[in-house]
Amino acid sequence: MDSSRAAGPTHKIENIVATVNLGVELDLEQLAERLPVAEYNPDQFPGLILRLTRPRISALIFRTGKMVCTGAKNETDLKNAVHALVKLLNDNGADVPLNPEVQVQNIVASGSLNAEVDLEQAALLLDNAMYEPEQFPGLIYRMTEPRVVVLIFGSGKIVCTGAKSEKDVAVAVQRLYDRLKELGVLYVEEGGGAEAEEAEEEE
Amino acid sequence: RLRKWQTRARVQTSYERNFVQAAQELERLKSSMGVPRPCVEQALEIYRQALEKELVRGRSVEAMAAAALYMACRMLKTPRPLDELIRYTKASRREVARCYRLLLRELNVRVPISDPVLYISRVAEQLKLTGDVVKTAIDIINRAKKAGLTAGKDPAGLAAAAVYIASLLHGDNRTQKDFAVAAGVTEVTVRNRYKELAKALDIKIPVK
DNA sequence: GCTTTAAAAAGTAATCT
DNA sequence: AGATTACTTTCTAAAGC
Repeated sequence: MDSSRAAGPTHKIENIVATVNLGVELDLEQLAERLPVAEYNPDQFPGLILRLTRPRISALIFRTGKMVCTGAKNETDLKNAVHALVKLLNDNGADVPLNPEVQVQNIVASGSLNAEVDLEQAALLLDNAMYEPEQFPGLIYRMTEPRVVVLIFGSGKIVCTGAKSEKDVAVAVQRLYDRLKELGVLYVEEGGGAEAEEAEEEE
Repeated sequence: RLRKWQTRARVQTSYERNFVQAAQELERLKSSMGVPRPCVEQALEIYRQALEKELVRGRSVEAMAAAALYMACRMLKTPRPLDELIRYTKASRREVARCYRLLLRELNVRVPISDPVLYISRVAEQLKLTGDVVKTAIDIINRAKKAGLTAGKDPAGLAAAAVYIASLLHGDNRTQKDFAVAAGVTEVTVRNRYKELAKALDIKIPVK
């Protein structure tokens, strides 16, 4: 019963985009021939597309030896996928180092503020906010520190994107929650009708 | 001294040429889609500011003019849905929307948040509905806002559903499709909003 | 600016049964 | 009337047009 009020925000990492520098030039034509599952249409896109299953991670592989991995939900899956990709490339005529440099470029997370949001009020009170329900149901909020973009929906569900680390996501979500709470635009169902959520007493 | 004159002449010429082009495009949009004259004048003012802040660089005159008109109509409380506007422009929805966001961010303008009430009169006018129906529809929208049912929803869809319910309550009813077409949304959207509003606001529709 | 990849949110839309 | 699929918004890197 004590934990019933002010549940606070929650979030989950949904997608990690990372770049990998394999350090050697690659023969994409040869790779495409040996890997029938690969997609390679240089007229359409200069990268070769490889899709791994379990976990479902996709890779864009370029002539220069640089690679983009998308779809991972955690760093472990990402690292394993990179190792699997390196082995796959080496088994098909390439000669790339076993432990290439991996850089996380973007993290997408979904989450919930566990409170409904008055988007119209939030749009008026927040700076760098755009709310255009004719075009998209979510309010687009550009946070400067950390530098992320959060999509906020009336239900309290959110999407945070642009983060470079999991910590950025956690900080951004908590900061957003605190800011919306102080603006009085968060609402919880009970307590005698739509009433602004009561501030949590900090000791 | 000669180079200075040439530069000045060139700048003025390009600015004026672009502005005249935009004015012609806005005039064309006005006559083809029946936009009120004040909206066109407001759009011209917005376009002039965009030109001064060099926001038109690399963008088509058509897309920026359409975005300026969309913004002007909303500022003067006579909104036109973006999807209706782009049917009269050769610019893509994507580019007009991008120009609009650029104008929103770069110009110090306050564009009122899209209000379903503003779409009610448009729908009512097209369907020649009575003032009582409009009054009831506005009341429905206001109650929906208080109940927190409007967040994220297309104002045109909300207006169509409110007017549909209002006309049902006032007897003379028409099909959901009539309201959908008048508001520029699908019947499915009108139906979804109608069900949601009727249930949440506990509105009893007389069966006849 | 575009092309391609992944992912979520909630709304709207097109198509099929 | 549903159900399904698909598109809207946000982000990010890659190489080339």
